[in-house]
Amino acid sequence: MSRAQRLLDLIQLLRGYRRPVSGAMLAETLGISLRTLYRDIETLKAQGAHIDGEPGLGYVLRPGFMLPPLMFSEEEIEAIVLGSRWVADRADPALSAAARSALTRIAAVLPADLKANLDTSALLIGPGQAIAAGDAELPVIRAAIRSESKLRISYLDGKGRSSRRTVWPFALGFFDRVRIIVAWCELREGFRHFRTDRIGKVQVLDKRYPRRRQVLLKEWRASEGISEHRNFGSD
Amino acid sequence: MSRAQRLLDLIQLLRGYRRPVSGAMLAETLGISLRTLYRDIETLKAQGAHIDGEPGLGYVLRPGFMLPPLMFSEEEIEAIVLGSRWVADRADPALSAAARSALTRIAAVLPADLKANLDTSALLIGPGQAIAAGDAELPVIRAAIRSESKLRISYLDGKGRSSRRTVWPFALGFFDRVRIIVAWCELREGFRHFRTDRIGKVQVLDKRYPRRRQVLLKEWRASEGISEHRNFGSD
DNA sequence: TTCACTACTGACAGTTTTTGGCAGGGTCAC
DNA sequence: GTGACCCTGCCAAAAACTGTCAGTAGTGAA
Repeated sequence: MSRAQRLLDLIQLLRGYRRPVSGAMLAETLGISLRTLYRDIETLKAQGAHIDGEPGLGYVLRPGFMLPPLMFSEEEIEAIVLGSRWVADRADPALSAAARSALTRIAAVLPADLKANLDTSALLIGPGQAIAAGDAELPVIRAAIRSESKLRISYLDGKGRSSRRTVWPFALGFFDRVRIIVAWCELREGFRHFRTDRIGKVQVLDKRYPRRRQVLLKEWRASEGISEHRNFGSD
Repeated sequence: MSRAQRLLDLIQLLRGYRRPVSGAMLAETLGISLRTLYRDIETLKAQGAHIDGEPGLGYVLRPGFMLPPLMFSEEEIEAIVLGSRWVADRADPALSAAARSALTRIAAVLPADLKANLDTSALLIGPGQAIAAGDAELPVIRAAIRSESKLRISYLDGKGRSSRRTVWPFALGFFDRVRIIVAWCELREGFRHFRTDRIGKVQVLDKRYPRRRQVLLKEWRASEGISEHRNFGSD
């Protein structure tokens, strides 16, 4: 196995653990000596991987993905740049910052002429209508979805009725003017959609919901009759 | 210098030429033997680079970018995926296909668990309003922008007046419901915006316009009073 | 404090990979 | 044919990588 491949394997291996893993364990799994493992870790760090090593504990990889060398066609890069710009312009501040940071990261490794080209890329995102409020809590909600945590929300529905519910959020829909949380509602015992601008308080409960996010998503799609995996009906 | 770095350099070097370059020339520039160069080319091809080698001519790289190993945070990947999905849903068929292909390319190199995660990503794009027509010509227009070619178009303006013009297209704006070509108009001797759904026939002229796309873009921004580099006013 | 466990670094010899040179084969244009 | 180039196999030299060993230093628990 080539060294480059082994470095990727090491990253993926680290990704699998939440707790710190000792170098000795990693070395054995990869079939290499401890000394070589240290050298590999050093190389990965130099390549930008966020690996923290603490004496007495082990190694942890900060959440993220490592992509190997990748070739994109001109159109593919244009698509990615345009899409990231849309996110940078239209998503909530946290995700918008992530999109800009991703673009910066890509620009950093391109030669100067390409970078200039990217900065003045011909594909632009128009301003569009203002997004309804409710953005402040989005990072919290995304985190809850990732960790499959229950949420306690107060909600004002379309007819002006207020309620407090515990929900299992598993998806976030981006429309032109609103964002919608897709969740299982404990109160109604069914799938419900919540416009973020109609949500009052959000409280992340310290409890995981009892089902997998992927499964909920699949069932919800079936219940909505959604064939394409990208779209969904409005609330 | 590491081999991996040299492979990237080779790609960038190839990118710089439009005409075929001989292997001997590349080898000398990189400071390696011809034999090694052939091996490097072989490796790059195996990694997915589109390098065409023709006996008697030399090597040419089909337009595209090679990204080195890159580390993205969880939010950055989410931003890229969401953005690419927006493009896949909302852009014209050609760009949409490119976005899907880019996502597939990324998914292909991720471990199985991550790929599943990406397939069922929590961030979705809502369907939104239908895009006004005029998409068929977009790939042609994008190509004209890239190559800085003049376009001959027939246009129906907002007041129903028809005209035929020669324009220098340098940007494409994506709004929620329409797309807009930003161009210098030879007829009006000024910057003009053209909704793609109001364009009749499009003909790419075999003539480059006499100024750089980047410069036109900069001047247009100044004339519109646009500070941010992502937004622009409606037509 | 000591102990066990861990991250790290340097040196050096053995192993593996990479490299360059050589010989030869193929294609294309003239 | 000739010249210019791409491409492959082979092998020895060069370079990079690897494992072993020795040692430093930080952490948390007993």
